[in-house]
Amino acid sequence: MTEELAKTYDPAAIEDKWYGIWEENGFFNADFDKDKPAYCITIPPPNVTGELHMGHAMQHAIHDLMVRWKRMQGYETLCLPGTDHAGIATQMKVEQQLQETEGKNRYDIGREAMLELIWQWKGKYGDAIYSQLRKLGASYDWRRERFTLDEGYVEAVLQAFERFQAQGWIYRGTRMINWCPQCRTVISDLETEERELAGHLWHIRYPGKDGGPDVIVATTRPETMLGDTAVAVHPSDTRWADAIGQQVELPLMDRAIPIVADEYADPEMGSGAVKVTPAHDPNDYEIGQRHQLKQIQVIGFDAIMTAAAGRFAGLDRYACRKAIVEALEEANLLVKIEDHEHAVPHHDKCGAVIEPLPMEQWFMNMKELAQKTKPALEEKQINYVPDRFRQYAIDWLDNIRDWALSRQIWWGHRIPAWYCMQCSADGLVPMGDLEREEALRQGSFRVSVADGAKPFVSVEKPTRCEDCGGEDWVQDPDVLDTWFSSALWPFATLGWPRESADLDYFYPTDLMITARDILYLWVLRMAMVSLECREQIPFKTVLVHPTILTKDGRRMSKSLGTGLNPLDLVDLYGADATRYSLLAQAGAMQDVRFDAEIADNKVQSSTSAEAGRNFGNKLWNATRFVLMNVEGYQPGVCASEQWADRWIWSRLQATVRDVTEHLEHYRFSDVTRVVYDFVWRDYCDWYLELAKVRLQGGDGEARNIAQDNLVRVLEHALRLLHPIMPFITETLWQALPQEGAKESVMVAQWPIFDAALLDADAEVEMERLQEIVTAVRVIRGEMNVPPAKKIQVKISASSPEIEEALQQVKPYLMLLCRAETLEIGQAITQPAASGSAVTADAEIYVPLEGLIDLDAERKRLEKEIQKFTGLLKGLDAKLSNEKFTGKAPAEVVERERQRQEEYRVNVAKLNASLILIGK
RNA sequence: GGGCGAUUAGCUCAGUUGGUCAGAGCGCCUGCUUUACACGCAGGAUGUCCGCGGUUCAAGUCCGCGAUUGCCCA
Repeated sequence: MTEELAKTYDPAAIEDKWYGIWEENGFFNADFDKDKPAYCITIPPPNVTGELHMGHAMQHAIHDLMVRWKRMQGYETLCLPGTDHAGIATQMKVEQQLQETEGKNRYDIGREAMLELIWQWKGKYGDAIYSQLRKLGASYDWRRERFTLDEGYVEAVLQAFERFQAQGWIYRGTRMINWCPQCRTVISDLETEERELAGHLWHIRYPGKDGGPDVIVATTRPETMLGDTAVAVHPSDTRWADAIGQQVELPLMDRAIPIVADEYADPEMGSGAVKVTPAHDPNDYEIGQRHQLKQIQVIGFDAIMTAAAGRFAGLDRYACRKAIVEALEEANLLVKIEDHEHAVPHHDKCGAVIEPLPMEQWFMNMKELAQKTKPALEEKQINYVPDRFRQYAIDWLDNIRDWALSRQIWWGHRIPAWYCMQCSADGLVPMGDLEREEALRQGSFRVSVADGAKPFVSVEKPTRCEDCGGEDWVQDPDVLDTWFSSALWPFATLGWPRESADLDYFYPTDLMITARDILYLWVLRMAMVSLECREQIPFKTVLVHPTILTKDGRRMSKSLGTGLNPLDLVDLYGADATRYSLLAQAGAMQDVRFDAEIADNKVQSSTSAEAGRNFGNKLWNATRFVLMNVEGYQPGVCASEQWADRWIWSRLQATVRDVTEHLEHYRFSDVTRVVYDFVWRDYCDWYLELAKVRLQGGDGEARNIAQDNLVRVLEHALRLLHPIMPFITETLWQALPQEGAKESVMVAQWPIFDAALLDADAEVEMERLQEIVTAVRVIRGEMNVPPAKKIQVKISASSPEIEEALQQVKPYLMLLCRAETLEIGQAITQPAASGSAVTADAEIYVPLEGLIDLDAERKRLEKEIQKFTGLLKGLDAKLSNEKFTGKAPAEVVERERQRQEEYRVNVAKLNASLILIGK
């Protein structure tokens, strides 16, 4: 024994020690090695918006499990860590902070100062994230850590932009976009979230002009009426046939607008007429295009009514809504108000209500890439776990839309488009009341191709303008959607666009572990972009892990007070237990309710993590027991013909086989269960107890064999457990006496299944023993015999073979039953005052003169009889059914016959016992 | 509106290809200073496998309909 183990497992005392040692030894590092197969994961880079939450913890528990397992299997295993700049989200956080501390917004302090603040934030949270991952034991190659705004990464992003633009996919155009008035930027449709809101439907009368009919329109957003430029009716709607082409008076605005015929109008809805606001509604925008209607933008980029809103200019959009309703009521033009529930798009990041607006932006046409990607999914070059998500992906590709790429924020990759200050002058529009020069210098301007801006896409700043010979250029003020850069992640982190040995060796990566909510947003885009840039899929398998909910099924969120910092769990139960608990819950479910009790945004307790900690304690103490009993023992391979040893090796092999198979299929909850059962049930409950016979009473050789098997089986178990619980397994593995040099369990070999060691005979033998021991324990329990009290046991075997087998294990039976004497024979009769039980092979009697509670024993026997009679009744019916005996496979029928016979005998024996003790 | 999940013990969840599949952990009850472990040991109780139909010799498992609930898309 190298070191005394404490009596109780204390994670805090061991977990900090090993991580540094592993890292110093370079165990996390992966480099090209022509003699080894590669295994690579580039982790989904967490956002630097804040610390990691429970969902991340589960993701990384899985990452590290896979990576440690593959490493032990002999792969050159690279797990590449990194973080994502998360443009809008991070900028929003910093802007919130700025507002709180200084009462300023980003425009108040300007682009440069703002970026400086965000870099500070990034430093703080980037570090926090990495320290969380280390605490969890993540064995990642930190030398290769990447950030999406790293120098090399930026180069990859700009090159990709230039390339896609050259392909003709990226263009600048005007379309209806989703505008977030809070973040003051466009967002893509994937970043909007429909929320059902209780609202109203306002029915408004638009008086007819020149004797034409009045039109009643209904709207959920009355404030948009200020921008109405038409009223539409269905061309086949006979009610309105004559009105088409006439005009109505737009109330409050003194404007005449036409009645147009458009199929969008639904005759079934209300009056059949709809108001048309091309500048503020996607459908109306389409109508406007079809009828060449004017677009009048009445809501500004800050959600304040514009000058075009007449007397309502300057009001907030909701204040305006209220004012409009009041004004209409006053004018007696409000026909009715209905309660109306409807879906309203919100920005998924900040929660603001989206304002749809026609705007000029950078877009990317995804059709060609989608077509290129589809076969990779259909042919399962990319494998999804669970597979159903593959079909999700294919459906989305079929309906793919253009991607709004530009963002009017500052934190991100500035778009590599340049404008000649001379030629494009008219199209570069200063923001607010900034001087033109200053606006261009700061990047506070809007680009308008419509007004004459002419973009020139290039990674490098162009030198001379081909049109005018000018040499002054200004870069596009916008930055790219964060997902554009994230889409390059798996290969940009490995060195792209430069070719490298790493790319050849590690790419495509093996596994992408991700949450459900970014399957379109991110995972598919990675696939599309990789197929274009590398002509390779980016990863072979996409694993979708469960979403973690609170114990009452709500979404986890810090702001709701339901969020959870995984380090709280680590503090309470240790990293190993936290990992164990997360993996045990990572089944095929799409959601997991995490059982933690939360108060004041902190975890108070968690039964599942506690179970992990208890399991660690069990393992710890089993090892402690073994170490206490190997005094003077020299490691070496001692063959053993002993049935108990053959049994535990057989169980171990089955466990090796099952654990490996479950890992191969990403069935993590099964992995933890199988190994838990082996350690706790097989090794601790039975094998350790059996070993005590030889350790305490055996001769020198028997003792040595027992010691050797105890140590070697445990050592295998520690290796199997290592990817789940790295810290405790390393501690215990180092403490075990072993042959030869030992480096670390994390670079030890993964156990290889050896079918030759499976031993059905030994398992049968063990089951018989377990059955008898349990039967005796039940009798002791029911009769209230104190555990310390030694008893006498008599076993009547059903055959000479069974008797012989039982004689072989007699000392073990005696120990486990805590028997003073044990008589084994074939013709043993039941003593009068005794507890009794039957098993498949034997009858068991426990004489309990003076101790026996006849009533209790009678009750127990009757219950047993009832149980077997019930089972027998079912079997009798089944076996007398000719349909069953005729159609079921012979072996099934035979098995049922055997059970029938066994139960019959049991009932007879139990009845005999019952008669003996007197009914 | 369309698509995809889920529903099994008081709670959180396993349950591969239909045939010892009615299970685990926690909780509950009984008894224990069993010289590894009370973060433990030995026993015990607990089920309309959401409902209704169907296929089958046989259904928690396969099919249909419905209910409840969650997610995605529109």
